[in-house]
Amino acid sequence: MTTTDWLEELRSERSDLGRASTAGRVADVLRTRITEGHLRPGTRLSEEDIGAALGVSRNTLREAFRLLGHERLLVHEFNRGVFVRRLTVDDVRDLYQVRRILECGAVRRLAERLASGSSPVGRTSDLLAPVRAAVEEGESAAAQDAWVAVGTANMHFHQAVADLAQSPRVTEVMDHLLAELRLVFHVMDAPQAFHATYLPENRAILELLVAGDLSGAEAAIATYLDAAEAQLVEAYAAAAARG
Amino acid sequence: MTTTDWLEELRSERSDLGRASTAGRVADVLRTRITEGHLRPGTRLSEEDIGAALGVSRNTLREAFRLLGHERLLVHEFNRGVFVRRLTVDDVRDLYQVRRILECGAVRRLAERLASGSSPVGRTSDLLAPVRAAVEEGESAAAQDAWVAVGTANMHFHQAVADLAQSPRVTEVMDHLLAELRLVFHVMDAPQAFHATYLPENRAILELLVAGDLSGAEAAIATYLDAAEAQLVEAYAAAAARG
DNA sequence: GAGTGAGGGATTGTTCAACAATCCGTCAAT
DNA sequence: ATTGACGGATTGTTGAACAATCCCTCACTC
Repeated sequence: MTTTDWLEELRSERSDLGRASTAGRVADVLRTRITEGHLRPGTRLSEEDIGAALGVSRNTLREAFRLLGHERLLVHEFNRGVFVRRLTVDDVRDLYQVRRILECGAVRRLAERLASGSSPVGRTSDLLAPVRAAVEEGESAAAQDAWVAVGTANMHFHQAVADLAQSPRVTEVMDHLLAELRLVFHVMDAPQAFHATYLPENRAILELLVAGDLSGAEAAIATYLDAAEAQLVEAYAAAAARG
Repeated sequence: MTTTDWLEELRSERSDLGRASTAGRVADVLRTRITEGHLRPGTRLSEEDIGAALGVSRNTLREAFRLLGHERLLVHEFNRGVFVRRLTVDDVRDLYQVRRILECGAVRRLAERLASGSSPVGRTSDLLAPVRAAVEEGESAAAQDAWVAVGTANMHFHQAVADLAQSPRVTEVMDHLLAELRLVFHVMDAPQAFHATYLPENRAILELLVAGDLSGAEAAIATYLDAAEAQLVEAYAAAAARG
């Protein structure tokens, strides 16, 4: 029974469930379990079982499900229940399509703001600080063979690039996109190696940004995303073929 | 009592509330009321009153609130209730920032696809059909002085432009953005005239797209959005100053 | 009179139990 | 093999209940 398997583990997480909104905390627990791959795509989340395991009522649990449904981590099928989202190859392509628009668009908007001479918030170096931090975070993680950390650092890098748009809504959409992508990374044989491949590219993009070559950076991001998409689509199709 | 005022009107909508998910239908009713301006920003939505008016339980109503919260039409303040969202000037600026990225990005992506010779879905004329339809919809509505219809046609135009990215996620994000913007349009003295101003611009953008001048179209959209943003921000600030 | 703090009513947060509606697998009949 | 009815299990929705929280009022102090 792999079902009761992670239900037992859930029960242990009842401890850090003592503040703020109950539904929100339940969503946090489930989100972590999903993005870390413990809850495989396609898994059905029973209201009764999970409610009992976490010690919350069905109504509250339903609110948590709605929360995660909005983040596209769960899909809600009427009268059937909620399931961990199973992404199709088309979904992967679409995710990268949106990333191209968002990440390249953010850099482009930054370029236009700099060109028009109105840099609303601080100097350029301040804007690029999070990008630099993410690059170095990834490199130092790789130096220590901390591959999981490399993966999260890579996420931080792209989030930081999107944040160059200085738009709360872009930030939020990007956040959800990356969470969705985590559902896909787990189908790869070695997701860590996948991320490590792109460390030099991140560095190169950063250098282009610092040098002020924003259109160059934009192009680099585009080719980066094309390559990553192709690699991911291939791996994903292979995994789908296996089972 | 302006409170019981529209509560009575709600009661009349109980009729077309007889299929699919109850929470979803409740959300539909409320969404319509919000985007059409009957529920002003800042209005508090009492669980008890609305639940009684629509004849649904508090739990179901809360699910509907959650749904509309995801669409940013409602804000949920813990232990205080849900309110019709009140947008700040910064929100308006951010909405247009995202629109610039999305709409211009969609056109740009289309250009890149055409350049690389791989037009995934049909011919260019098919892609542009919805854009043309929206332009003509607006023009004929204006000819009949159907100003409300002009507004919705304008929405359709920009939705169609965003759809050039052929990305379900871009479509959805754009959908939510436009719904949010409706919250702002109602603060203007004459929202219809506002939309009518831009009818020729829509036509011009369409012509550029058909002519294959995609970078020209992109630039036209950008200036369009800049102008609309400025006009809206000004009107919004004035309305905020009044009360 | 202004500020402060303790009620107290009203509203939301959460749970629980119950029933209706729906789905899904089973099994019999054709 | 297909169809269709049956029954168990799960979700959808409701109503009531209680705790937690907010907000307004009002007395009190300085």
